[in-house]
Amino acid sequence: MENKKDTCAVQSRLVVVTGPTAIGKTRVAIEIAKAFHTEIISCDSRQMYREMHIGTAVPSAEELATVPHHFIGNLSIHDYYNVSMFEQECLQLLDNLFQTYQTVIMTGGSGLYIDALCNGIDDFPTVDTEIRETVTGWFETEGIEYLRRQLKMLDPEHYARVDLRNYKRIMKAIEVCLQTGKPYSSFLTSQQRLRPFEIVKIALNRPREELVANIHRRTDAMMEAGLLGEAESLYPYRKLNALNTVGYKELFAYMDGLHDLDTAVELIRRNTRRYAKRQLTWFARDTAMQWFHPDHIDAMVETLHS
RNA sequence: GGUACCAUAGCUCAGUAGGUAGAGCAACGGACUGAAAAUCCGUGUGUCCUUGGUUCGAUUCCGAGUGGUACCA
Repeated sequence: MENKKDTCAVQSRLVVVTGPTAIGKTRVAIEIAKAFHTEIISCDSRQMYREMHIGTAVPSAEELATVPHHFIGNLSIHDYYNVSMFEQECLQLLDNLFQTYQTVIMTGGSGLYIDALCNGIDDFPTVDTEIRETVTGWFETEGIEYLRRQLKMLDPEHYARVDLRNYKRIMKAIEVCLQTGKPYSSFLTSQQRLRPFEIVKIALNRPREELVANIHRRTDAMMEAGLLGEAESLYPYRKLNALNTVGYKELFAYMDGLHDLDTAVELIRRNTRRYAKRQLTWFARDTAMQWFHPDHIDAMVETLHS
């Protein structure tokens, strides 16, 4: 298999279509996939959960019928999942798809997932649930200062570099130290993995005003489509990580009586806007991105043909 | 129509005993190595309604205008 690829004149190619939420990735990806008669891999960390439809804006049944999609609704909110698992499963899937297609499309807005697939992510053992719960317990009962002291002892090198106000980063490092008995920083190589296929990255964007209008329109559409009902049915599981998601957490707060429904919707809009900004910041850093207006699909296809 | 009050950041407002102004929210910018739609950090963006006057100097004091709110007709 490897040899065949090496001698093959036309190399396999992955086309990544990304951009901020509500920019129109789904439509663009489908059009490009149709142009190349191929399939789509989703790299959206929330569309993977089959219990979450409306709030994650998964492609419609018609859209899914048009082009085969992967990694949509493939997980339950009760499953543990992480970027590394995505990287491995995705590489395996690509290996299969490239036997049929020269070009495969990947679309979604989870920047870390995209980077993990394109550049690789350092390998360290998965942390046992008990250790994760222990460290979480430390944070909840002892506070962040205690976590800092632990990290300083376990991995002074990482302590010097990590954002000491970001408890998640500190907890992750401590967990790995405890799991392996080695400093977290000893697993970090900063080395980019080479992939046996070409990668083309397309990022979608449009004037901020239009993006914001899209976000507001889509939020209203989600509410009309029954987002509140979906959130109500998931309320018992609101503590799960999968449900720490824009569109759901604000409605859970409404159900808890923290604010009224109009406020909840306004917060969904605001938090979606902020999420879109964080995505744009992430993608802007990637110099390999080729930026397009989502309406210029012909230009994208042309670029991919040349 | 009359009287009173108000006019300062995108919004709600504070303030300057006269020396060109600051809070909350919104907004904007950034970081990111297995929970990432997560998590964390940074930043006031302003004809102080307009226009005369007093003054070395007016967003601030006085007059007029415009707009708004309330009450009286």
